[in-house]
Amino acid sequence: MPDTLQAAARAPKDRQAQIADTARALLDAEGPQALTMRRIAGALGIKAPSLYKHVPDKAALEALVVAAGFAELASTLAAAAADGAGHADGPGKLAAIASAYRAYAVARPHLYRLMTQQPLRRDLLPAGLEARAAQPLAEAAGYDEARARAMWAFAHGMVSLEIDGRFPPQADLDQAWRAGLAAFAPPGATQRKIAED
Amino acid sequence: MPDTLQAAARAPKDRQAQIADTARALLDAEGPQALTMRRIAGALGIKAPSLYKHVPDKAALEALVVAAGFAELASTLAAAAADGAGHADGPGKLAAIASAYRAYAVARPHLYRLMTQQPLRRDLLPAGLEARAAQPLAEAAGYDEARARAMWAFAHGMVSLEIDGRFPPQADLDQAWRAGLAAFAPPGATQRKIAED
DNA sequence: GTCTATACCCGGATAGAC
DNA sequence: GTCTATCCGGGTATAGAC
Repeated sequence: MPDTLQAAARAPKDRQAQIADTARALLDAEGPQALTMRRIAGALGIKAPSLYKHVPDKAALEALVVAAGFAELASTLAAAAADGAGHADGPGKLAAIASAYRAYAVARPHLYRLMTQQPLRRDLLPAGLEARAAQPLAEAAGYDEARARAMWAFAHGMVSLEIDGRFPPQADLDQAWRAGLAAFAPPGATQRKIAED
Repeated sequence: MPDTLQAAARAPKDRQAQIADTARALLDAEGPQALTMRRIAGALGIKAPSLYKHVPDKAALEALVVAAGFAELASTLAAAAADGAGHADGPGKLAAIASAYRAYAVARPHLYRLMTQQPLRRDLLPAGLEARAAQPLAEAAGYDEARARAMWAFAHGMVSLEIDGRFPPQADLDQAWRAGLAAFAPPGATQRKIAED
């Protein structure tokens, strides 16, 4: 996506956000090997040393990308939760969140890995952002922390194995998701629905 | 563990296995940054170019390490399954496998990542090894592939988030494991046990 | 806020002598 | 099967001019 890249490099935002957007576009398009100071600077039409006038070091630059990713994910999940609530209060909402989570990760595997496969630099993240991203799932888990963490692990595991190409080629991933979601669905939620009919 | 390293470098096996063992010890001790041809050769008391007389390239060397890891994991899980069967056929076996899986990964996080966070080079893996490692879980899932994949995803997600330091510091991981295992336990397995008493 | 020049580190891999 | 010498690539980051 050179269009995305050029758009990010041209946008008239403050320079830090512009740098983060460019880095993100580069990461999406070419993966982590492309996330170097030279490449990012090049995409912005400047030289690598100039970046250090706007960002202290590479870790800070990556933190900007990660933070933007979590903000985006939080919005996506919140929208999915609101949408899923309309259908069938119980399992519909959880399924909607799961589906949005998977879609987010699969569409940007490199960013997803950057966001999840290393210790979170919470000191470089806007306050409350992590909680905002976790909120929809926390609510779907009835604010049971252990349950929420188990559900998150399931989703993260499914997504990680998918984007890392670990499932056999012919594996039916939709079916695996359904099996997991059924296991985690509030006991009786589906059955009650059926019994009522 | 310099002892492990020296032992690996001295063992009188064929040279390929010796190289793989040394690489593995280096990986366990210092992480992936240490897994370079120069470092591995150095630990063996030779120079980097000499390695190419025994291994075609670095990818092949890594494949040897990964293969050894899966053989080890397969044995560990099989033993845990046999052990867990003794207690309470249903949930006891699954819990035993999960516990062994977690212990394996947490004890060697760098190796676990090397084994799971990249596409599996099945062409460089001994035939049947992947299936052997998956067998205990497949059986515990009643040979329901979707269910087995969901359970694997849960376990992989829990382990990945733990070794990547993503859970909040005060999170109770044992409780999260119990919540997940309870969700995946064959419906009625625990209840039946309780009802029988 | 950008540049050039550069320091300093690292990596995988090959050629050819012994 | 080991060595030395080397190629060729890459990375983060700083100094100092403009």
